[in-house]
Amino acid sequence: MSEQSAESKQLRVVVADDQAAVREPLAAVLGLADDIEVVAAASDGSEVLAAVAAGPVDVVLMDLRMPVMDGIEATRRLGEEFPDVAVVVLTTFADDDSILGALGAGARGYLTKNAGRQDITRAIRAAAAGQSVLDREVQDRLLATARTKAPAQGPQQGQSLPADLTRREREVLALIGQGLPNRGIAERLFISEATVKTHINNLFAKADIRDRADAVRRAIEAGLA
Amino acid sequence: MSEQSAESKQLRVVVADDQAAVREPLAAVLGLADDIEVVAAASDGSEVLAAVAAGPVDVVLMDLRMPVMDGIEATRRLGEEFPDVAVVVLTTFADDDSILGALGAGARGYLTKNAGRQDITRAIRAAAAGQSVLDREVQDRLLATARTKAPAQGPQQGQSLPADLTRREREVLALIGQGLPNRGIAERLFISEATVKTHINNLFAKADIRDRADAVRRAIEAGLA
DNA sequence: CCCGATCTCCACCCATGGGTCCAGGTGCCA
DNA sequence: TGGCACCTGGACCCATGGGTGGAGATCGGG
Repeated sequence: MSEQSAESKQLRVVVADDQAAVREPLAAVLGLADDIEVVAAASDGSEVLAAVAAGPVDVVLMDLRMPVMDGIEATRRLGEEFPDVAVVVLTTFADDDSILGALGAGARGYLTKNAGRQDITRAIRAAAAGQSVLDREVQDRLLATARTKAPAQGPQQGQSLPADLTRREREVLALIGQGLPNRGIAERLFISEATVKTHINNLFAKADIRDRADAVRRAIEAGLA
Repeated sequence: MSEQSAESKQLRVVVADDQAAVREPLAAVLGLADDIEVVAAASDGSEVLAAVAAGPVDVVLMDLRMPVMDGIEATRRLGEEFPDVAVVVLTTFADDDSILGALGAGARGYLTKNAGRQDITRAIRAAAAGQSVLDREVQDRLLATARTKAPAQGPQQGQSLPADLTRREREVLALIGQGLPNRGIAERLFISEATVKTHINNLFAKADIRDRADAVRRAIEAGLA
């Protein structure tokens, strides 16, 4: 997720769009950024897979509507065969099916075509770094979809954890929920294993958690993991 | 959304975190970016509102858990009174309530504390440009929440587990997922604890499960618990 | 009739987890 | 200037978990 030195790494990008009138100028303008190198252009999903297989690629800038193999399918296959390649979707459509389909297939970014050059380059850099960049409207749709179902769905949701848990205790619980052993938690938080155990003892007592397995369940239940 | 010229505009940023040990170095390191200027530091939500009211501000980097007024409430009020100010959340927690709460209150970005300097500065620039930047885990949670409701997903039972698990191994896994210790599992199945351990060893190997915590997660994921 | 899969159980070993008690340091607030 | 909450850490103890190797019993199918 994090990198220490400046964005010095050269990002190898594949541009995929079935319309040459979009693809060519896009590739040209991206090449202007000195940390981005457009290593291939593709006009459908299978060409993307071929290009990625041919050489090292960091990010694919992907249109969704393409003949032969569409962008969602290509994204899905990339995730299976080349999980280290990040996909940023660039399309004119921002309907729920496209958004959920693409992100569900593993896309890290989703831009609409009113995004500017800066927006696109930024999304490419973010995706390469493991972040996700969405256009505002996309974000809003995604959020709206998520919110219609999540809130107030059951009585056990909100107060599943006592309120008097400390910051540190919550962090520890979250990491337990992610399956880390005490040593791993200690390393992650830059504290000693003894301290981790102290936090665990305290939070187990406060939240009435019996053991680690119970803690994992509670963490997942509370959405911490 | 788009801007044509390079990122020449100086971004005025407010850093909000109740822990000075986090706030101070964060503000310092952000000032290193030549297009970012930290114009204020705040230790709770009301200080954020005061700082924004005092001078022109482009982006607020906001912690969630703060005394007096928390980050979500502050974000909500900023949206009402200063809709042009973008909020990027930077917190240690990535639970559903926090994510949906913050984004629902209008935050444009959501980062966890394992984000590096580049990640944070990128998110600030994106937010100022109207984009949304999320950490990968945050994006995954948001997507998972959105997907559980949107598509008609029927009973998705055991596809996440290998098919060659025996009946007994599945039973044991389910009981692990319910938080039972080996002795409890043994009693439940009327077998000895030694046998339970044997099953556990076998199923861990088959399903590539590392330890009990991992098993709990897998069991829940597979719908066994 | 033997083979293989499954279930059952044992002994042994060591790492990890969970509990207890204690104590120093910090920062905040009355 | 106290007290208090929180984070940090150490020592110690014992229970549990996880791994290895082996072994006997049952049952079904080739």
